[in-house]
Amino acid sequence: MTPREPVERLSVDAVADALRADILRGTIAVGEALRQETLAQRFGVSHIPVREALRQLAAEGLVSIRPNRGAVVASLSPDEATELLEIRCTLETQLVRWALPQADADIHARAADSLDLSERTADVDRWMEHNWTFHSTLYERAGRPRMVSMIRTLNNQIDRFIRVLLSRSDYRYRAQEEHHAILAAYRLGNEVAVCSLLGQHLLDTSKQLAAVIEQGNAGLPPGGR
Amino acid sequence: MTPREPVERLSVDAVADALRADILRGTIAVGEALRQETLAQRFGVSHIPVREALRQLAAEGLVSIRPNRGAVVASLSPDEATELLEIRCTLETQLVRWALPQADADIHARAADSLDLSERTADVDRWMEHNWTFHSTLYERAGRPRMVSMIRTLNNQIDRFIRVLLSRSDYRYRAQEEHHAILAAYRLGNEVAVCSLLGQHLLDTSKQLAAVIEQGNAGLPPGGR
DNA sequence: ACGGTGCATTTTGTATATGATGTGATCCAA
DNA sequence: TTGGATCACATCATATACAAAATGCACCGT
Repeated sequence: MTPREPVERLSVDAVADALRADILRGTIAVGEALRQETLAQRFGVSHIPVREALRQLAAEGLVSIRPNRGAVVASLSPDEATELLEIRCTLETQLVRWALPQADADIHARAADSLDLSERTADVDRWMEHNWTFHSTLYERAGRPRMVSMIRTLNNQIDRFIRVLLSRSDYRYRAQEEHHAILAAYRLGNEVAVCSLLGQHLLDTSKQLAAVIEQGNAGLPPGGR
Repeated sequence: MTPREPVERLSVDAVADALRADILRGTIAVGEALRQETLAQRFGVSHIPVREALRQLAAEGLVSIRPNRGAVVASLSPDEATELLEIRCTLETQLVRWALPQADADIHARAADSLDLSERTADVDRWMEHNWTFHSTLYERAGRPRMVSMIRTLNNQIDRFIRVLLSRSDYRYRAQEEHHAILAAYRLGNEVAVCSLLGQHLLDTSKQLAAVIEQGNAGLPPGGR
C-alpha cells in the first residue's frame, strides 16, 4: 500500500496559507485589492474557498473586508501599530516572568543561536524568522501555548511594516544591540532587567514603526482601512 | 419614497451575530453539531454565508471546525480556560494601570452603578452584562480600543462556562465581594492594590472555572475539541 | 464646469450538482 | 455472539452557473 498522500488539506486552508504568506512578506502591497475572481484563478479554485479564506484572514487582521466593496490588504494606523506592540509588550514581559525561572542552558543556547543567526544573515525573511525564534525561545518554558500563538497573530499584523523598517533605518542594528542586552540579563536570571529591557526594546520598535507608517501614509488619502 | 430598510447588513454577519449570541447564552450546547443545512434553513439563507459565518466564529474561538466533519460549538479544556483568564488578567491589570490616573468621578460613578445593577438583578444574562460593564469601565480611560476588544473576545470564549459557575456555586457572591474591594481601591487610586485584587479576582475565577469544566467533562469522552 | 444617468465591474447570494469523507447499520465469518 | 469488513447514507467541500444589488466610472447634456 502506498503510504497515503501527505494528507490533502482543505483548499480553503491552502488558499488562506498562501495568501497569508504573500501578505506577510509584502508580495501583495498594503491596500491592494484582493479580487475574488483573480485569486480563484490563481489558486485554481472557485470563488467559494477564496471568500472563506479572505474572511479567515480578516479575522486575523491581515485583510479588511469592506462590505460590497471587496477585500484589501489591511493597513495599520500609527495608533493601531503602537497599541498592537503595547499588547505584545504586556504579554511578552509576563511570559518572560513565568519562563525565566525555568530557563536552562539549552534555552540560553538556543536563544543565543538564533540571535547569532539573525546577525549573520543578509536576507530579510531569514532575519524575521530568527527574530521570532529569539523572542519565542525566551518564553518557551512558560508553557503558555495560546498566549504564544496570540503574540504570533499580533506579530503577523505588524511584520509587514517591520520589514520596511529594516530596509529604511538603523532599526536592525539597534534591535540587535537590544537583543544582546536582553539575552545577557536573561542569562543572569535578572527578571526586572529583562522585563525592563524587553519593554524598552518593544517601545523603541513601536516608536520607529509609528514613524515609518506615518511617513508611508503621507501621500495616501486617509481611511485606507 | 419608502424610507429604506434599516440598512440591510451582509447576511454573513447577520448569521454570525445570531449564532454568536446563541452560543454565548448557551442556547446551543457545547459540543453540539452545527449543521450547515439546518442553519441555512433556520436563517433563510443558502449554505454559503453559513460556512463563512462558521469560519468567522471559529476564528473567534467559539466554534471548532473539523475538516470533513463539520463544526461544533467549541469546548474548553481546564488548561485553556486557565490560560485565557491569565491572558485576560495580564491585559486587564495593565489597562487599569494606564486608566487609573485618568479615572474621574464619572468613571467611579458608572463603575459603582454597574456593580449595583449587577447586584440587584436575578437574571443571569443581565448579570453578565453588568459584570462586563463594570470591568470595562475600569479601564475605559486607558483609551486602548483594540486591547479592550481583545479582552472582549477572550471573554466570549469563557462566558458560557462562567454562566454555569453562576448557577452552580457561590461564585456570584464572591465575585461581588471582590468587585467591591476592587472598586474601593480603585476609588482611592491605589494602583498596587487594584491590580493585586483584580489579579486575585481573576485567579479565583480561573480556579473555579477549571473545576467546573473538569467536572462538566467528567462523563464525556476526551477530545471534544 | 457640473450634476445626473446609465453601464460595467464586482461583490454577494442562490440554486444545484458532484465528489469526498465520515458514520452507522448491516452482514458475514469465526 | 463477537469482531470485523462492507455498504448505504448523511453531510461536507467545492464547482458551476446565474441573478441581484452595490459601487465606481465614464458619458452626456446643460
